Amino acid sequence: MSSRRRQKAERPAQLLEAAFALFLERGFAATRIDDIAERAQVSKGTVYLYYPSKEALLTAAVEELLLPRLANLRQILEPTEQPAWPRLRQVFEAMWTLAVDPQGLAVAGLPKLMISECGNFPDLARRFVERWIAPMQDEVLLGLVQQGLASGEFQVDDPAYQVRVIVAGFVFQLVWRHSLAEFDGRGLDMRRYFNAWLAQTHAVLVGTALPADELAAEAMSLTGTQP
Amino acid sequence: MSSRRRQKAERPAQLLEAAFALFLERGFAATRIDDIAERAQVSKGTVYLYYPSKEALLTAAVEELLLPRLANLRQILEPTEQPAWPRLRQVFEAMWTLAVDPQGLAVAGLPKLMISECGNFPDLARRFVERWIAPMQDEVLLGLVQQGLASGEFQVDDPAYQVRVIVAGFVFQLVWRHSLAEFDGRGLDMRRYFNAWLAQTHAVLVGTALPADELAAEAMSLTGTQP
DNA sequence: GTAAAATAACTGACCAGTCAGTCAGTAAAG
DNA sequence: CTTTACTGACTGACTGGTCAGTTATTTTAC
Repeated sequence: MSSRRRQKAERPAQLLEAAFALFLERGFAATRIDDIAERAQVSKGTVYLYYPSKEALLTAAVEELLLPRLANLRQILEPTEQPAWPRLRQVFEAMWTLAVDPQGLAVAGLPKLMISECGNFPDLARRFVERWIAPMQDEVLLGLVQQGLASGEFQVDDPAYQVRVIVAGFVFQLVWRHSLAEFDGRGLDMRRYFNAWLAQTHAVLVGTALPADELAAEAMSLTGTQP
Repeated sequence: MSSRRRQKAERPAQLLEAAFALFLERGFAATRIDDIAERAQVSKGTVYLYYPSKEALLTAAVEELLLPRLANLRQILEPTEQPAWPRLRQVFEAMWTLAVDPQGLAVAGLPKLMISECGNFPDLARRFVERWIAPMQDEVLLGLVQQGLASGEFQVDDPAYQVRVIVAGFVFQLVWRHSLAEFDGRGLDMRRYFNAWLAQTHAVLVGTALPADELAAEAMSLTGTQP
């Protein structure tokens, strides 16, 4: 395939990636089309050959670039019959992988973007919550927790809201990393955070401390600048 | 005092409240000075009699309107020698009160605002993290947890990061309520959330389930619109 | 007491800069 | 030579910030 054609085929993804990164960093209103063009190494006019408006870039970035990746995760979670905790543990690992995957930067940044922009793009926000957040909590995680309750493996009041708190601990780390983390001189060791989150989940569901051999070992550290 | 003078004395607070509410809802860049003026029931020119620029409104809203309220909380946390869990429990109640206080709407919205705008106002973000988030975690909560560890009341690995996860569960609820909650048809019962959060904290620190009589009773419900 | 003058608070038309979106033109590929 | 992909100067709507002018209140003069 000619280099001209290959470029054309890759343009939409390039543009969406540039747009997403800038929207995430500066917000939609504060991002100029010229900035997006520059980041994608094209001129402003080219942007409009592929997307009819600035808003279309945002919508497309969320719907086309990101949602398919999340669909991946959902698929991982589908099958099997096993004890609930190992199963849940496996779901957590998949979430974790998605969160730290360098390719998955976009997915990891999505909650921050939606939180920032939901006031100005309510339709997009609604789809995000209804199609991803709510099902992830209610169908996937709550489903597994209830399975564990039924088998007597877990013991907990108000599982629906426990799941919300658990998810909050995960999602907030994503949001933090894409917003205020860089201003925190203390740095952030993501693996330690993940282990702490896992320990809390285990403690509240199972009622005992997480066995030490279940802690993940590799350290993955982001160190902030010292003031 | 004449009505003219009284108005003048109240203007700054009116303007900051209007500005904060709109910045929170739409973001800084998408908020027009005219919108702020309209919300505060004055003309555009009047805004500039009190604050020299749009950015000054943001800075003032954060520093003058909000930080003093947070200072209150810190003060509550100061004294006494008691067992660690009741003490911690008391801190949690104070945080909760601040979060649901109708007067405290601004405080509760602050994390959402800072998360959204930190990319464009790094100095403000740094002050927010260094003066509020970090001390709240490291000095207040972590201090109490370590006190509990020393007395043998608590038992936990990596207390520094456990505290981070605990705080995440709290702060995320604030952020959620000021952003995506309205798009979640499932609604949000804040008291149930708070209780679940408390239960998780107790489970991970003490290693046993939270006694039922420690759950707070009053239901405080926010119901989202059904699609 | 009241009218005139002075002052304080506020207004909104205006200006200058910015940026989303357009389109006539360029150049490489075939 | 034609088509395809791209360019970047241009336009017009919008908005942050200004300031000459208006209105309400207070003070002064008598």
